[in-house]
Amino acid sequence: MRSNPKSSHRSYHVGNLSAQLLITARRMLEEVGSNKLSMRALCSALHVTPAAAYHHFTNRADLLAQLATEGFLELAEALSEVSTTLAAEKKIHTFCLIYLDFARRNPALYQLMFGPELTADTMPEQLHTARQLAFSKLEIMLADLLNRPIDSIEVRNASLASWSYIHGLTALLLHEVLQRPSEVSDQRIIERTLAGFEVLFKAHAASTEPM
Amino acid sequence: MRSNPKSSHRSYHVGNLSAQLLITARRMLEEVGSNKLSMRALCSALHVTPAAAYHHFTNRADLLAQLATEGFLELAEALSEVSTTLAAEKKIHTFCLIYLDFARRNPALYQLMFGPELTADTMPEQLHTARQLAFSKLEIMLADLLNRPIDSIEVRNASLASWSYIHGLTALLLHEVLQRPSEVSDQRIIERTLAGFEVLFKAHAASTEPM
DNA sequence: ATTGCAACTTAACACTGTCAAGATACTGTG
DNA sequence: CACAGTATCTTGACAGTGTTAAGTTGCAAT
Repeated sequence: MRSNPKSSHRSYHVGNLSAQLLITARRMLEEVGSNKLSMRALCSALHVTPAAAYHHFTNRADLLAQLATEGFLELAEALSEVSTTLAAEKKIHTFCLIYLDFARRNPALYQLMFGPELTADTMPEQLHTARQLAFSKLEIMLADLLNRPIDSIEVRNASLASWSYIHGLTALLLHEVLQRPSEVSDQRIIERTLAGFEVLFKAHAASTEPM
Repeated sequence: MRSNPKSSHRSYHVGNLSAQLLITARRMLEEVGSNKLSMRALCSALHVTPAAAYHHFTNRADLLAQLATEGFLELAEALSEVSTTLAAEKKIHTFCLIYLDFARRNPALYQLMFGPELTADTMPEQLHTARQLAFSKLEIMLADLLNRPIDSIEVRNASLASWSYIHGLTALLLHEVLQRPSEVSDQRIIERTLAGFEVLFKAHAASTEPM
């Protein structure tokens, strides 16, 4: 009544604002980085008032947590495709490749998923279980590879070791700490690091068993 | 002349403001996290106007970069103590332990050092070389351990693999993604993950050499 | 002693997240 | 179909942020 109600189509009651916010946030996230993702800019991109978002998300942290949850679910789904196909030998390799590829396609989202913006105390149930789901894909793959029960200590140790490695490599690559000489493909980087481990453990075995 | 010049001791010309800012920022960083470290709160803690900081640091990113540089230098120094002492067998183990211990004592600083707040394009020379220095400690240790030249491909691969692993493990631990059952010491976690790798590569060797 | 310059302050701009209160329009009930 | 209820969005504001231009202050050296 007071001001012209934006004339055209649907001013009030967007309807699926919650979903639209997540979609747009996801896009903006990769454009500006998780640090600088702004509620106001996000709402203004959807031609909506800043306060509108707070009817669908309790606060900014909540929105980010839901984005991260999406991320873990997608990552878990992508990793699911390893266990079915493929020979045992190449399983670790392709698992890492899929993992790294996901991070390459969603760098800001990945950094959000493991970044300090998600405080451990504010972590909702959904996010925790989604993350656990992604981790379980690794455990399943290794249980199959090692031919051991999934809750065995060997699988548990190997899972933690593998996750540490692939997450570390991913983080270092995304953060550009290793200068990629010319154009080394991710596949070759994974090959080389895995070969690096092999060399290390040969040396280790040689030192523990004094010839 | 206009307003009472804060009466007491030294209002203008603090003198070592630059150093004091870094010290206080370092403390506040661990208190509130790198995301929420505020220039204004920092200056106000030193009873100084917000704009005062901008005579010593071009902006917030610059301050954070200098903090991160400090971090890498201290990390490098801590890691230096591995190569001199100790038997070859335990070198990797203690290296990882020292690395992880540094991150435990400076969690927010560590997350800053590898976090998305340090954009690759804004990275000053100092920070880059300090990081490289820390990385070189790992290369030195591995060159010694493998008995190979430091610029050999084996050392390079093993270094990248090791750094990926220890950084990944550290990040996962700091982010509390692995639920520490009761009280497992960092030492045991490192033991277990290293054992996990060993199991993996035994399995890998068994699969590549068809018996 | 005066000048020059570095350190610091004042004041402002353009942002940000968040909330209380009001306006709007869809939805289910009579 | 009308009317009430409620979820949805807006208005307007508060407190806080990084950052800068212009002004003050006081040390240091000529």
